[in-house]
Amino acid sequence: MHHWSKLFIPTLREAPADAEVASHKLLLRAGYVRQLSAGVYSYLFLGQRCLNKILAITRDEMDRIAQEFLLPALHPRELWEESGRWTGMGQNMFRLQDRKGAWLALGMTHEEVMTDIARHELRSYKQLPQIWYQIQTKFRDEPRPKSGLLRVRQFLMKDSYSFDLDEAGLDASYRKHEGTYHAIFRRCGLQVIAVEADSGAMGGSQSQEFMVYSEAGEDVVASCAACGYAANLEKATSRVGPIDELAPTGDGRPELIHTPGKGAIADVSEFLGISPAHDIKTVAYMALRGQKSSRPASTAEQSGGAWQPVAVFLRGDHSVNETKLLNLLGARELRPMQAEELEQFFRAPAGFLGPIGVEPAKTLLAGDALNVILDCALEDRKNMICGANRLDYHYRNVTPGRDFKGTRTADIRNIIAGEGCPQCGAALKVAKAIEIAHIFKLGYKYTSSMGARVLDPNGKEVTPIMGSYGIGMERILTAAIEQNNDSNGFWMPRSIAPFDVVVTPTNMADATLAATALKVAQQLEDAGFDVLLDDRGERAGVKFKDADLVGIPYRVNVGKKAVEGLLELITRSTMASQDVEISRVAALLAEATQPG
RNA sequence: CGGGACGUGGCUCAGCCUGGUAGAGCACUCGCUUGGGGUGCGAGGGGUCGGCAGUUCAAAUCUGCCCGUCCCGACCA
Repeated sequence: MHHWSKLFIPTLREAPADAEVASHKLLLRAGYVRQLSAGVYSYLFLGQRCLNKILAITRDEMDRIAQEFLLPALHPRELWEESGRWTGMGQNMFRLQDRKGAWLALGMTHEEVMTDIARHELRSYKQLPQIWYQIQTKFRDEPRPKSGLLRVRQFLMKDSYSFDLDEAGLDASYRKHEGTYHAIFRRCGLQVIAVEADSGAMGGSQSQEFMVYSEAGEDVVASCAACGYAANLEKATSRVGPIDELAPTGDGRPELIHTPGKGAIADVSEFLGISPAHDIKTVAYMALRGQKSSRPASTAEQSGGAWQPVAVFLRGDHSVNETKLLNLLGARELRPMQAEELEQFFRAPAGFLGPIGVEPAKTLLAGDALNVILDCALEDRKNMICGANRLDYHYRNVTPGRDFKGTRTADIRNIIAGEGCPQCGAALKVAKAIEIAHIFKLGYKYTSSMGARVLDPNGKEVTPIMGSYGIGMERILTAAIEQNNDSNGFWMPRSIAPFDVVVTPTNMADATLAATALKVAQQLEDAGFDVLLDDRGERAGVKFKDADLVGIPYRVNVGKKAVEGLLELITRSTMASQDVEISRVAALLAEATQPG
């Protein structure tokens, strides 16, 4: 049993002005955390207690499929050079030098270290499969830490790594993690959806993210209620409905029309009385060749002429999905074309760009020619409007395929809510979400580049195949608060709450009440609950406000009615209150906290 | 990194425009009071006004540079 009067629980009446999202404000107000600097937080008593419960659940589930390790946070540069990520991770990696001048990195993920162990120790297929995990601090020099604990520069990750002999083995390890992750999040009381994801800087083939819907989230998820399809917007595809095409004019061939000052899609559509879906949007980029990563281009590369011109044409009401585009191009980075570049490749100003007359490159990023990418939603369309590459002019009667061609046609647009599910055609929903975990089928990227080899049953040397799997521990906490809060505070699921119940005597000056409260708290503790006794000499109102704030799911008031042997049991999520006999409170609480 | 905002006791903020040496509420300490939704009264402690430089007789206030934090964009658990 913990006595509030002896604890350090610095609750705040007002949230610091820096805090914007609910979980950030409430974590500060409830005394869970304090900020040290941008994206770096200290966990105080309640925060650490809560995190410990999350860690315990995670360990309990992970131990069923994997073995716990603890790897260093300090990594030698050479290790990261072997995988190519010393430069590949760029600015996001914290680097430092030791007294001899040797470079070290603070670990932002542990594929390299795990693979180093694997290559030194694994010799035979008989040792496979292996799944190794750890719960450890990761360091990432984020360009923009934000939203309290949602995006930070130092955080706890449960990361695991699987080594298998073949793809079937990797499938099994991947599926084990999928199941275990669902179990962890269920036990943490989170509503989680698994979605198809882009692999990003990790590399590899298949990957899934585990998302919690929240307006505070930084990701966008497309999902289908009918068939269960769900994907990150970066990856989501859709079926677009048919469009009523415009009637051709004249001989049906492209025809110049004067559109003075009408550069923006909205202006053109209004001017011509058409829908933006009849217009062709032009988006012009310069793309930097190379593997996609979090690395911003260095000045040398920017001036070194490695940038290639890319023109994207898509429906006027669609937007470019830059992740899809980068993956298609095999490029690392995109930036918008500048006015001089537009002039060079289109001989026209922004607002009046179009596909007619441009000479597309034969193959992607092969030479200096313009790479023309057509979005697949332009296929089978006709009589569209597009910029004429001439100030104040557009074309009408434009039919893709007939009037212009691209280097490549591909899906490079963001889907829009309401479009058809790619699997079943039902209307897709689009909503923001917090990514709390990500699992990857890495393939051979690290085992191959770092030289891990085992002998297979035929005595032949083979490269083991790898998967990696991460959970952001603080994000479980943050997501739980985002899912369960009101203006007075928040309530954690019992499994991860710092305490199950707070016992609140309304007046400590009343010796009978104080004694009763102590007795009740002891009773609850004996029944197996994590009990916080609010024995502070504060007024009842103060204690109630604090109790509502700090995330404890149940409260037992010991007040006036205690002389009649009655207590109040308050459920924080609903604020429902019921009178309970002292002797029955433990049993009732046990009933209330039954899972399911 | 690009764009925007802010930086004044622990917290929320006023004062800055129009320079004259710092103020409120909450919190904290003490006393009394009160005792079921942040009690009331009184007395107190606590601030090199983010830093440096400049202008000026005089700078929280004006100017420049720097640092820090937050928000919007490009990245990730």
